[in-house]
Amino acid sequence: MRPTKISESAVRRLSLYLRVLDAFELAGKTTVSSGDLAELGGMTPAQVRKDLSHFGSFGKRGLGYPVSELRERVTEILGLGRRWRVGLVGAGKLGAALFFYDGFRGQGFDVVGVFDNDPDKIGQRWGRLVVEDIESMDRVIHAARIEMGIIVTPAASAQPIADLLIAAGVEAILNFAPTRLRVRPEITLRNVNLEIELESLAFALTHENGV
Amino acid sequence: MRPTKISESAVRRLSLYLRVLDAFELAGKTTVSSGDLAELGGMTPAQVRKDLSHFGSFGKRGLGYPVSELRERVTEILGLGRRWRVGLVGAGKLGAALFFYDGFRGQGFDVVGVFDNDPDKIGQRWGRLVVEDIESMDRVIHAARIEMGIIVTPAASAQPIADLLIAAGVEAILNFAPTRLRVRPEITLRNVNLEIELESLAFALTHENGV
DNA sequence: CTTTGCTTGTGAAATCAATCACAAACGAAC
DNA sequence: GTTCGTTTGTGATTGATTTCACAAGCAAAG
Repeated sequence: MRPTKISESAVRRLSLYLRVLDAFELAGKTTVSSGDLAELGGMTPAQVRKDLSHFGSFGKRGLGYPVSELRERVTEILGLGRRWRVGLVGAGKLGAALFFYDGFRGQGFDVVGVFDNDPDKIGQRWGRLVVEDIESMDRVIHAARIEMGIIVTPAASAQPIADLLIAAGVEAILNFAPTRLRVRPEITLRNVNLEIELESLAFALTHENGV
Repeated sequence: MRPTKISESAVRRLSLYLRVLDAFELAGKTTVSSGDLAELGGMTPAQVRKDLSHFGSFGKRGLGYPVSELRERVTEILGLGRRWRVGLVGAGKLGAALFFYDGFRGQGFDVVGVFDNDPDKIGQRWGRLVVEDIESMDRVIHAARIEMGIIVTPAASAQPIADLLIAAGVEAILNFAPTRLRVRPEITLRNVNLEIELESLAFALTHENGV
């Protein structure tokens, strides 16, 4: 089955299904129903079925879905059947936190380049990598065949960094800088803005008791 | 004007408008049109107008919106007309990165408590705070009148931590642990899952060239 | 005071996403 | 091999969000 257009939120739910499937597999279950998946994933059974049906028909009526096979299929669908080579720009505290976080490696993402423009940081040894000068970014991105970029710099540098990444051939960027990046539409861009998350909490707390 | 129900995405756009308004104010502009706001915020003029119209009528036809007044109003709407007291649970690398990030203070969020259960971390001095034992969380949350919690712990501890936060009276939680938290519906919960963000990039790269 | 050029505010329309509801399919039991 | 209980896959429906399109309103110019 060939997906016409999958909504961003449906893709994110696929990631959740994967986590839940991991848990079921660990628990030794061999089949799950859409109801089981929905229960642990926090959505409705109908939504689970619709999401999965976009990519094919993986279940057996009356039985449910075979856990390990579905896990493999979802892994494949999400593009996690291979490893991804990631470059991290910004060797500050947040950059370090992401670099040393194990969860990425576990899901198939290898940070194979770290960049900064601060002379104090350049040359630092991070695990088995060395922090590179942003000047060398183009060269290193090609040499290490980096496919995705994570931007963890102050807002002001984010746009030029994004431009450099894209010029070097990177097609997907995860941006933590609190600024809106302008990129060509073919470039995949996701933003994580921590200030906005907190502000959304503030809004909710402020308006919860009847305006 | 009394908002009936504002969508989560509309609230997030309000945060963006605020950033754009800051930029315009800094640039000395006194009025902006919905088109100006849309241009820099990356949405359509109609959406800007509809979003703002949920909360009242702030503009003048033919002229646009008065920058500093609109900025004040949006600040007020988002609940940023006051400071918020935040507790941070998890004194690891990511916790430290968030703690030392200045952007929060700038937007009105003060981290006034840091907690961990690792004896090596407890007692560490962070800025003008000391990392507290999670055992003391209930006491400190009350003493410091903490209103929001940020969870930056491994997945396994996140649910019990959330329960403790809520038991202590916290009504809004920002969760960075890669696990789904179950909380009462009155509790406001936002999740930031970095693995999901990367997986969404992987999906996009995998499917961009016609399946 | 009237005209002109803009821009808001907002119902109506269109698009997009989630839910419903049910026929079809399967295994197990007998 | 028929019945029963269960669960999928999906067209139809409902609901939410975004976009459209235009009347109403304002300032400036003459």
